[in-house]
Amino acid sequence: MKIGELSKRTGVSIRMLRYYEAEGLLKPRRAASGYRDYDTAEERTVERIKLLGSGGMTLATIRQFLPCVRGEGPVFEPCDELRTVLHEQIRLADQKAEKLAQSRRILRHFLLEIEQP
Amino acid sequence: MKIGELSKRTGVSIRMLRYYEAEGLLKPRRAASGYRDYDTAEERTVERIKLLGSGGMTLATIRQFLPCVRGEGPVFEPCDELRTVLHEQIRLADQKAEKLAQSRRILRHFLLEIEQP
DNA sequence: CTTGACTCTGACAGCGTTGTCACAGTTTAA
DNA sequence: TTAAACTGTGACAACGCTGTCAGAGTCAAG
Repeated sequence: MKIGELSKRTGVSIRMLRYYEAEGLLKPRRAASGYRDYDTAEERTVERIKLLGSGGMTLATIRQFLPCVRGEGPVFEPCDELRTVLHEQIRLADQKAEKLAQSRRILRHFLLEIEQP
Repeated sequence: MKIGELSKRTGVSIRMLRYYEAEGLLKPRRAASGYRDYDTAEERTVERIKLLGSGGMTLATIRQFLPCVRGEGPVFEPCDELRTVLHEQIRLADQKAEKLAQSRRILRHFLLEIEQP
């Protein structure tokens, strides 16, 4: 699958697909022409990156647990470290969610304030 | 209160306090020396900006409902518009929370994957 | 073969936020 | 008075992401 098709399938711009690669998150095969050739595993990877990214995660961070993102199954070497990173990221996500909720509360507070004269 | 004290009280850097002002979110009085002079109302404003910002809101966005942030009570002119903006922002916050939860779910999924060989 | 659509690389710019630096003026305490 | 700590302004840089543009090569259909 060429980059244009992957872009349409995932909704991720061609620009960003190339950027993912530059950041080391994708390594598509290359055709003789030099064109990138993605397989379906890579499509799934892109979907995961998209979701993690929309949660406010940096590509550099995502790269930390790339084996998971790639779905390469159980990891040997960095498994412990990986677990630590994952726990930390979950903690950060919770923290972020709390901030968001707090922010939302303020907005609702404002709303009540101006809706009750 | 001078900028250094406000910074210590709120935990917002001096740099950012000046930035808030440059973006039109604060208008502290000036002493004869040119030094900024903040009152307690402005301190509360900073706290609110901090919370809204930590929820991922842009200063330009926050400026839209500045009367609320400043706590200037009921607003006349832009009240309807303000309500619309607030509703929209709450909707966006919910949307962001949903993405965050989705992202978190993926992280937990990874965690389970590598914890069960 | 020709044409239009696609892809390649590399560079530049912008967003909003944040730190830092330099240089000048002000306040405060010794 | 002098020195240290603070404040002022303005500029520069960097972060991570994203679009766009230019110039060259490739593919697919007429």
